[in-house]
Amino acid sequence: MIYEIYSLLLNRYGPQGWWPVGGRYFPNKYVREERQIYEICLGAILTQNTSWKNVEKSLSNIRDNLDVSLEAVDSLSDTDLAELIRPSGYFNQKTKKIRAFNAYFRKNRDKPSRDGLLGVWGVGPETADSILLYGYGILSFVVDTYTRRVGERVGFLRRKMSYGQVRDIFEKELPKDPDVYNEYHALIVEHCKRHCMKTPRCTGCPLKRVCKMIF
DNA sequence: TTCCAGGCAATAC
DNA sequence: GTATTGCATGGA
Repeated sequence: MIYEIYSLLLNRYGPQGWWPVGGRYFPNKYVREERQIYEICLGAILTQNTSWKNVEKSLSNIRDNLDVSLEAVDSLSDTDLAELIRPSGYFNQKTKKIRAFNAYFRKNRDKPSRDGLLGVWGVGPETADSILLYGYGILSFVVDTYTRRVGERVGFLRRKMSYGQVRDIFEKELPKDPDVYNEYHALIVEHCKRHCMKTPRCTGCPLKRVCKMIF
């Protein structure tokens, strides 16, 4: 079921080639320079409960004013950093989160771990998995609200499942291939923007055949 | 005007 | 331990 949904989404939408870097989609396998990794980390933090469009504005502000690097960002004052990331919302909180992440990245940029990332203030499971998968190509399935929404509507997830339970279900069913994890998460996001929004638009949905929802 | 968007930590019960 | 609340902007 999990893999069939992947095929249906891939057939409909095509390869997504995430993560978006430098304002366009950048195939993950080529994203290995530190500057790109760091930008992915910033994006992962900034997009918490926030639309990617707003995150893009913040990243553009940063790119327009400085080098996208740990050193350049850390040299900003809190008020300057907050001002640059204002468009992505929660800017005071996210300023603190970026500071905390920077301290971790400074020491672990070559060897991040899931547990290490989860110990950073402001980094939860989704942000950690996004950094590992999209920044470093480490096998780690990313679960977000979209993943749960699709899974619950189609019928293979239950609302009360923990993050780890959902993640385990996907990781158990899928080939152990970071490119597949990458595409799958990106396809779910695309699907939720086109059809499976909070109020679903089921007309023309590629998952209609397997979905338990009736509209 | 209200609702929503690629969460997370702090607080309340 | 689980449920609720605060954080904030911009576009539909």
